Amino acid sequence: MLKRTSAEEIRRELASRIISGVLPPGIALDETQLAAEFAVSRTPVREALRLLAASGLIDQKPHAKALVAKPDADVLAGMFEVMGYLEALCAGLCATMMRANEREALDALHAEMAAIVHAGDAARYAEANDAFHAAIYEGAHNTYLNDITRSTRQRLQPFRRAQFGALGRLAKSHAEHGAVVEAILRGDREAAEHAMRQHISIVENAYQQLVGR
Amino acid sequence: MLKRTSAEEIRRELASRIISGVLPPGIALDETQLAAEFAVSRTPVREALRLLAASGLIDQKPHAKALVAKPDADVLAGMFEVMGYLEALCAGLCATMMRANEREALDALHAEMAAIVHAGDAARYAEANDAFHAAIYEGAHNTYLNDITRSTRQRLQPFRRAQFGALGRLAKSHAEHGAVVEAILRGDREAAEHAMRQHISIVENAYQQLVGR
DNA sequence: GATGATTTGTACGTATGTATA
DNA sequence: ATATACATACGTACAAATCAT
Repeated sequence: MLKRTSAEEIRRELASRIISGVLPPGIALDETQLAAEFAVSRTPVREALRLLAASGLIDQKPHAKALVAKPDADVLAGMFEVMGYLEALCAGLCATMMRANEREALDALHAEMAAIVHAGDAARYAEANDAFHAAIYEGAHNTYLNDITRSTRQRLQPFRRAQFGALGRLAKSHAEHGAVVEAILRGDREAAEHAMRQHISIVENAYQQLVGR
Repeated sequence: MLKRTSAEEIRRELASRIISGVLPPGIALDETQLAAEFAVSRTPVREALRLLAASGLIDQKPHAKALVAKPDADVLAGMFEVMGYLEALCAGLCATMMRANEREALDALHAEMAAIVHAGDAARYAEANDAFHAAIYEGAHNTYLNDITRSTRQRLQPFRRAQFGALGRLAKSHAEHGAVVEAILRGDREAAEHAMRQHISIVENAYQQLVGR
């Protein structure tokens, strides 16, 4: 999927800014301004915006500025719920589909994360956490499921910031991961699903508490 | 989400052609040609193609013609599998989330479909079938789940043609729907999930048999 | 393998619709 | 409420890359 077009580069950059929170939900995106910033014409910017709109990261109305997506509270809740199901499905499939080397890698990653928790390094944990979940998406061995789960996670990212900010979240998260890993290694699909579902629910609740709307 | 731009109109039209099979998987889409056909410049056509690419209906590579998506057999199998899970999830949620009037409407629709089966009208059944599944997506009361399930169904549509062609498929499909409806009306989430999962699996198998690759 | 024809990618100008004073 | 300013939607022109020959 390597696209050496400026439209694609711009799409990546804007997506990254939205996901990272540099461009917060609700903010307007000005084509002319972006064109100037990226030193290109408005054409590739427009195409990048169209892609972002299709992937749900921004909202577009005809003849109006594009806005970084800002889903209603209920839509957001629904997205978190779906994300829980999707991740649980991935974890469940891992229990039956993962190859031996994938299981070992997951176990090793989980062990590494224990050290990070002990060091209390929230930033590194967040990074490793992404890798952990990515490994589980991969382990399900279903390309499409991988795609939509990652996409959902991406779209929710702007609303999940600071999830490891609160003290104790790191250790809790790691413990929950432990239950998932153990079930997967045991080949227990139901348990893996359940453990992951619990894990994601808790993350959601952490969000609800944080933003409180 | 009403967009009165020509790009959006073109997107709709092309999506419709792809879903209906007028534009079969693997076929190339020429921007200039499409622009001439729709009597517009290439600009809105290009934007329409970008949207279709983002939604997965076409594949785009830089400097190459866009191709109507033609997933590998294993990717396709994965998509059908995911579709089964998504529909099952919707059905399960319907069992607990549907309002009384929604339950009545679903039951009524199912009854209407019995008559269509009796008449052996495959075309009308296909139409009613879409409405049936749409009602279940709606009944889950989760906007995002509704979106991704419809999107998945859409993307699979080109590979599901003639699913009601074989004699006896109509009656079988209707019977399977019956199990779903009964479980939903009873408020039995697990049973609704299971029944829908079975239903979708069978559709998938019908495909596998048909195309055989 | 080089070259010409064709197609996509980008720039820019004009028109149309939206929003704010 | 009307008008003015401004951003987007579309058309046209050119540049760059691909693929046939």
